[in-house]
Amino acid sequence: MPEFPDVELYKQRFEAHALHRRIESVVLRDRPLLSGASAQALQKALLAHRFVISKRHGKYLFLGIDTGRWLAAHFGMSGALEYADSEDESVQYERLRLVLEHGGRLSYTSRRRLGRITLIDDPQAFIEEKRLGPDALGIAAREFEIRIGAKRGSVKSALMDQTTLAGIGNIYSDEVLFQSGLHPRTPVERLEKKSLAQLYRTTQRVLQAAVEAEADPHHFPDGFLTPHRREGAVCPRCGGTVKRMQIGGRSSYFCERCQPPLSSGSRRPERV
DNA sequence: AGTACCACCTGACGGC
DNA sequence: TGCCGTCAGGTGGTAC
Repeated sequence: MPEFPDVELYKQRFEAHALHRRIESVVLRDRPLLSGASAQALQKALLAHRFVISKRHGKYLFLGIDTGRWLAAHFGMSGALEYADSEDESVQYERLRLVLEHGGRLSYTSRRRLGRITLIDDPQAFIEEKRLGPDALGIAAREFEIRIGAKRGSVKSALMDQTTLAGIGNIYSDEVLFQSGLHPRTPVERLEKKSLAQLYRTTQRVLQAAVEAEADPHHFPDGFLTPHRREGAVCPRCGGTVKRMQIGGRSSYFCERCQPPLSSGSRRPERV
């Protein structure tokens, strides 16, 4: 479930448990997971070394090694980074295991195997190479408004475009739009500056809340859509029905009453 | 610069 | 129980 709040959680757990501990073994259980490096190179880069720093940018996690190199991890649609004090228990869908000194293991898991791990020299260069936009939570209001405002097409696609803004995926774009009262198909060019400013504040609030809830929908604040993100579910705001619609090839969930389409004349979305 | 579709992968779930 | 279609929070490539 890795959008930005999930990856932020992996980072926090990594820092709490795995930082500065010597890596005593490297077990790669899924060779294709590794891109641009051999299993031997990975082994050599990590074995007997320590992670000394970590960074997150959008959905990417960068783990800095004491040699100055970095492990860059992307989690695809079904990956996670898990830590446990015990090193002997088996972990479902584990693809890479790092056993740490004093016991404990760090596991990169991936059910659908869509994620990738890479060895890199410089996260900033990697971010530029991938043409990732600024991190969705670090960005300033003005830059958000400029970048989103410059897009065309649906506001949902704009929020999800990683080159515009890094970190927001299908789930959180739906949540932001629900909290904003915007229909996901709303064309960006129909949003006034005021609506863009509001969209910025809502984006920050939603991401912040998700991180505080440890990316667990059960702990999201009341009135959030995510725990009710199923076709036919009851809208947590108005009691209406949650609808599903394909937008940009992705399933979008929204409440027709709380997020009405802009009528052809009006330029300002109105909350019901 | 958009959208639409395919590909990469594996698994969970509902219907019959 | 088994088979089948559909869906799933990702990115990247192609064609239009």
